[in-house]
Amino acid sequence: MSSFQGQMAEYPNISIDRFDRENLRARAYFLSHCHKDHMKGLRAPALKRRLECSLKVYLYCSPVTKELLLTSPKYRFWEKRIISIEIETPTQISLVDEASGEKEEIVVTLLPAGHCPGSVMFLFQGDNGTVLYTGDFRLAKGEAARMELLHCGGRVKDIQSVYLDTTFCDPKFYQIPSRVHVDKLDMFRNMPDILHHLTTDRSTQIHACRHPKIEDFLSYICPVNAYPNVIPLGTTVDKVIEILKPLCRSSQSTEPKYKPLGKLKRARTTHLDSEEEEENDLFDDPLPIPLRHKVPNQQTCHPEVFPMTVVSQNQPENPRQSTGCIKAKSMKTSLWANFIDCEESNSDSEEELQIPASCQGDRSPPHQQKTDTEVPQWDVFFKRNDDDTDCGLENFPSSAEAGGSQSPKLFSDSDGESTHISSQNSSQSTHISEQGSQGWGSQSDTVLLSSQERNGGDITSLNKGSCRPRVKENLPASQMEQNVLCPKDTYSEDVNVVFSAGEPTTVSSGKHIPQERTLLTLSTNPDSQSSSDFEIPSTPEAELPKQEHLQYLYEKLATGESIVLEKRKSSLLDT
DNA sequence: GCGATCAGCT
DNA sequence: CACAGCTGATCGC
Repeated sequence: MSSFQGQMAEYPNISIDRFDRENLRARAYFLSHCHKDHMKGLRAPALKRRLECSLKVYLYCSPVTKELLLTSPKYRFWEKRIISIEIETPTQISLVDEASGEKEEIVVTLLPAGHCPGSVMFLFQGDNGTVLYTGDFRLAKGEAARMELLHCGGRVKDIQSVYLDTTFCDPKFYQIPSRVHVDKLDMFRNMPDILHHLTTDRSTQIHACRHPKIEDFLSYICPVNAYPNVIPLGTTVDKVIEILKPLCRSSQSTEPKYKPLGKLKRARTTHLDSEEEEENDLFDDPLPIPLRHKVPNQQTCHPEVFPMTVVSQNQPENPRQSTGCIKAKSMKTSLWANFIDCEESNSDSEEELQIPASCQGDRSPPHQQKTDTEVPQWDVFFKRNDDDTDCGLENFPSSAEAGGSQSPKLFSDSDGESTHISSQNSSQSTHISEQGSQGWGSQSDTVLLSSQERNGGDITSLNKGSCRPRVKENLPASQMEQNVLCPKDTYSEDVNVVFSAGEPTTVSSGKHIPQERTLLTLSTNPDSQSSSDFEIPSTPEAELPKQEHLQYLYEKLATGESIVLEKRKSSLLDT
């Protein structure tokens, strides 16, 4: 049970995951995920009245959370007052005090939390510094390192405070609780893409379980302050803070602690000239992290909300046109969804378990098929259905958004209108990487283009440009430029980040991946089948799987046989 | 009657 | 052991 009272010291004008008491005065509300203990007061008459009186008060959440919330009739009154924000899309929000007219600007970025469908962490950036509210999160070691928007200039952003889910911060809780089993798919009736991912076939999953050391995350972020949101029974706030303290900056060094992202394995080799190749090989140098801001495709148009998008200076400046038209997407990322990436798992060999695309299909350039032939491809084992012309994006069996992670019943009304998330294939320890967990990945090897953009876009420049955002216009203060987006980015000349207020981009409310978008494989990733984007140090006792062993596993998977492993290998796979 | 809270339970 | 949520009892408005 979260002990978080809803407000953060740095930004007391907003309330997160609490909607009662003091929070009734908030200028904006944020919901990290659709669990009851994070929705306290959300349907209370007091808040309902507040909404009726304060027309500028909105609730911000992920598109999936919005959809889930509105599934319950008891929350329908929120319908016109919820603004869904795309994952990993920095969005400016004006917090207006309706009485005085006073305005405060913040930029919020939703980061996938891997806890349940739609769950996110909130990264707030504004005049009072950068703070991260984690909600309930279940991220694997190394996943924070993959979150581009947690970084800037090749380093972790300078984060003032982390409001942290500390459920498992005590070693004695390393044993993961058993999953709540669920029974209905009804909750996802409006989210066919997610429904599509649900399966009752447990054999599609692979687990590689190990204890989370939810601390890994904090020590990576290394904030100035860390506030525990969850105080486990039998302990106290002080004790948890004591546990967290050594992971915070003050006790480690007076200097800000920065960690490089690690090396990005060469991911883009084709369609790029040598110069661009170099540009994209970002993590071989201590250069800025590519910030491929996702472009919202379903922003609710609202004058107080500005999704920030990235355009290249090489492109004609047309923010509106750019908004929603270009969406970086990682085919490789999507590949992760072929497996349940166990958060608790963290098998250091997990990267080797990434499976080649099952459906690179007709749209993929031929060279993609040639990549790393030493490792068997799914195509070898799975015969394509002639009717199945969809890309694998639509067919991956699981994601956290799809209930691959924790999926308890969300609403249960005594009036019989209950709706439940079902995730019958949910596995206790399963977890999706951040891209997979939200279903629509980032870290692009693949760019999704709208039909509108397909014809004219300079794709390579976009890709390149996306690495180095800077505020172009409409930023309320210079501070925003320096602190909010990329405080220490010295490579900020190439790209503009613009606010694209105005026209809504494409669809609304959770019908993601519009039909008119076309997958365009920008390049290949030669290492994608045997290695990761980032080199994460292996645990000393960990052993890299051999090619023959991988092939054996793939074959077993392809034939639907269960995988029984020797104890020695159980760190790799644990069904 | 409704909501909030708590205990007990799954 | 905790998580997340249900039911039922109790209390206050």
